[in-house]
Amino acid sequence: MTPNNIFNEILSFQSVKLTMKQERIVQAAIQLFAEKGYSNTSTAEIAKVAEASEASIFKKYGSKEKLLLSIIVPSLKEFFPTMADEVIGPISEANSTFEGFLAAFLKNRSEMVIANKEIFQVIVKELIYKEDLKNELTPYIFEAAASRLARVIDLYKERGELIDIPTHKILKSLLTFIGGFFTSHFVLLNNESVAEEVIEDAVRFIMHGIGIKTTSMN
Amino acid sequence: MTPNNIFNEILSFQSVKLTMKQERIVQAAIQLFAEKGYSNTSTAEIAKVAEASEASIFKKYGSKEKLLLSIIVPSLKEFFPTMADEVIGPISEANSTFEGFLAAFLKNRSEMVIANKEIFQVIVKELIYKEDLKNELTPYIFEAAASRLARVIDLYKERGELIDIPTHKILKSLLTFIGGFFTSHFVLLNNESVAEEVIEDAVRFIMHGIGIKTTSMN
Amino acid sequence: MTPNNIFNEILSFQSVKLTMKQERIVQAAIQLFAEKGYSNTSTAEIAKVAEASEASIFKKYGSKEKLLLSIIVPSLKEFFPTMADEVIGPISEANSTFEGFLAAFLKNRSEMVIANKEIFQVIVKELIYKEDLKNELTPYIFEAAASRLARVIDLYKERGELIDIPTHKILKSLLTFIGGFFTSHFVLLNNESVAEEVIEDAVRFIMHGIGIKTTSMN
Amino acid sequence: MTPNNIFNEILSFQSVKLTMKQERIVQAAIQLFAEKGYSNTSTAEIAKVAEASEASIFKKYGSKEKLLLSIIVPSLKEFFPTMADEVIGPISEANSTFEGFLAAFLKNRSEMVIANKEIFQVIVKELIYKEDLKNELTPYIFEAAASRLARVIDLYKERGELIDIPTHKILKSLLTFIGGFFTSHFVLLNNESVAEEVIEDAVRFIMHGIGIKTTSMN
DNA sequence: CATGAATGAGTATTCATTCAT
DNA sequence: CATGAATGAATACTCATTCAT
Repeated sequence: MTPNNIFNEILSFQSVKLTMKQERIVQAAIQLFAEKGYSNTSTAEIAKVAEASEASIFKKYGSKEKLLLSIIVPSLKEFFPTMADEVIGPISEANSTFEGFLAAFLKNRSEMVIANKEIFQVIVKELIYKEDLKNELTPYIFEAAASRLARVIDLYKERGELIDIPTHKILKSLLTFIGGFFTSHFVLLNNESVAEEVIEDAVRFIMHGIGIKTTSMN
Repeated sequence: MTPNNIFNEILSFQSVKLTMKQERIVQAAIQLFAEKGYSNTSTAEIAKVAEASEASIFKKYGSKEKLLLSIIVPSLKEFFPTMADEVIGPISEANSTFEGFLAAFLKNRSEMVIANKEIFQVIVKELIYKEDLKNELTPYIFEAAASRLARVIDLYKERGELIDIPTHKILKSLLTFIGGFFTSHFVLLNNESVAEEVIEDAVRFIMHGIGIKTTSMN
Repeated sequence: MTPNNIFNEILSFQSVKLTMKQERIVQAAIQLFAEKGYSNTSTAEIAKVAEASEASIFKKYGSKEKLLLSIIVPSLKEFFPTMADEVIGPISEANSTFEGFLAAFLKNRSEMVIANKEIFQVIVKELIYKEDLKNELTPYIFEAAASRLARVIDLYKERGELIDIPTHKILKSLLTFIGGFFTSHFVLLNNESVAEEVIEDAVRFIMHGIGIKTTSMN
Repeated sequence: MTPNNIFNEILSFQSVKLTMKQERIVQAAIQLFAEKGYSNTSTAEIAKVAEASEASIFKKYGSKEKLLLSIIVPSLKEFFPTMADEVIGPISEANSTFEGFLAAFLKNRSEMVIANKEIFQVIVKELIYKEDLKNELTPYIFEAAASRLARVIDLYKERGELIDIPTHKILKSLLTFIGGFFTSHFVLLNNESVAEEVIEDAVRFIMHGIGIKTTSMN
């Protein structure tokens, strides 16, 4: 079973309409995986919370692991592409500055994550462990998110809004900070929302850091 | 059982000299917990890798959880204080700029983490799950690290090297980025080292961000 | 968890129809507990004798202890009440003497115990240890058995068949002897039956003791 | 290893003077066995209560079972013989009636048991399970206690104080009641003492039962 | 004499999974 | 589609016992 087979098999789950019981199973699994982690959640517990039988889980998903993947994979598939369409689209509205873009981007993605916080937590918590899954998804994520962001960065670099260092360096710092931002807010602190001010602070940090600007600096 | 009881009980483990077998058990546990996570590692597996009996694990540590804590807790107790002494000490060397401080700090802490990478990974991976432990350690960590950093920030703010916004905001951005930095390098990417250049990039990002400086900016 | 909770939870086991495997598990448990005692019987052994899996035991009964209680509690709940209905009922047949009652009582109860000898042995052997269970059951037993017997004693005292000392003293001596009788016959000696003559001897002892009657005695 | 070998081996323990630690081990074992039963007491627990090492237990006693026997066997060896010497001796004082004898006997044995209540409880609780031990001890007990009692019964029968039925029947009823008496008082109820009145009641029951005497009775 | 260290063989219990209905 | 019944394999943990010091 090559990665893509699993991938496609998993994706087939969402194409079919779920029955009520199946829906409850997925919801229970998301909740429990987010709260206690995949390994610390038993199928018996999922069945109990879902008020379904354990057999129903295996009937539909085949294994506990595929149930996990059926939660993670479609979400990622949704998460990153919509990023491209909903967020990186508006860039073309030329009047927008990079600061404006960043603020809109952080706000939009934060709302997205908050709306699906438990799934986000499941993804973060499990990706740490599942070396396989990580390797499988990395190129996909990169294509869907990082490379598009790189293009945006290039665009604004041309406009003279961003410093003239290699794009991959800018991207790396950006992703490091954004990763820390989302993880600390929505996994560690489990926040329900982010204040406007918090986003402003983040944008200012990303744009100007914490040092005093001196005209003489390169 | 108050936090401090557990804390002290755990710390008592390291005060006594470990036998060879006990040492092997701890090493095996660190390795396996780092690799596969606590929940996915069985005591049978630890015993096998350590070439000891499971009974020996429980004789010494009482439970799998206490074995985990006996790895995590003393390391944290060591990690943050030495940070104060070894890193924040040199600050007083007045000629040092904040940039210099940052670079030295990141370099020193990176070396420290690399030297104990597996333990670092165990800590990061498990802290996500253990709400209790997180709550227990947070104030401790804060006192040992965050509050001292805040003082350093204040110092350099007075010297006019840092922007004049509330210290806690500076601290928050700083910790968000540093957290992302360590996690991505040593947990996600499992790096064995950090190039000088990478640290320089990180310092520049922290100090000046990615935007073009304009004299007119606040 | 109040006594009645456990009580009722346990009783719920028998209300549901048992599957064949479950029936075999209970039978195996009764046999082994009676023979070697609860503590000296492992769930592995029960499973083996029952030709079922250990998992099946826990699926149905949750714990070894609840399996024990599911054997003990319903039996007691059955044992004492039927005593009232089947044995103490016939008392009303006015022509019956107390000696007749005693003989019938001992015979009936002996048959009952013989028919459930293993369960009786389990109960006696475990009640010695389980302080909790003992305290829980004592009032129940008292109400179902002792207090009814007391009423019978009162009745025959009124009829002039029994000596005129406080009923509780009569009852105590009676229960001491009857307890010794059942325990020695069915637990210590593990008898399969009691001869008619043995019951006659017991009745005579209870009624007249071993001393020579003298008219002058009080 | 025939019964007598074990027997003698066990008895050899008491001939040698015990060290302080060994004494503590025996005391801890008696206490724990009496409280929770042999099977539910671990050697680790005994060692802890005795403030000794587990190894010390095995050094002296070889096995947990032999530790148990070293408690039970010497006590029995002491219990029954002293019964002969201290209690059945006074019989020869001719003026004593059987009632007097019984009262003195019950009082003396009760005091004896109370003074060694925990050991008595251990013996009763374990004899139920240990078929082997039971069979080993039965003839011994019979010789030391039952047969002597039979002689006393014969004596008083000749004096016309006891009813003229086969001695073994008298003995059986007597032992059934006395067994019930000691077990209920000192194992089930865990009494610390027996009131004078309680013994009087028991004696009266044994001698005259609970029926009204009629001159016409045989 | 006493013990700390070590362990093989259990112990109760849990788990993900299968299958007949 | 849904589930109750059943389980082999594992799981964390305990036990009585041995041995070198």
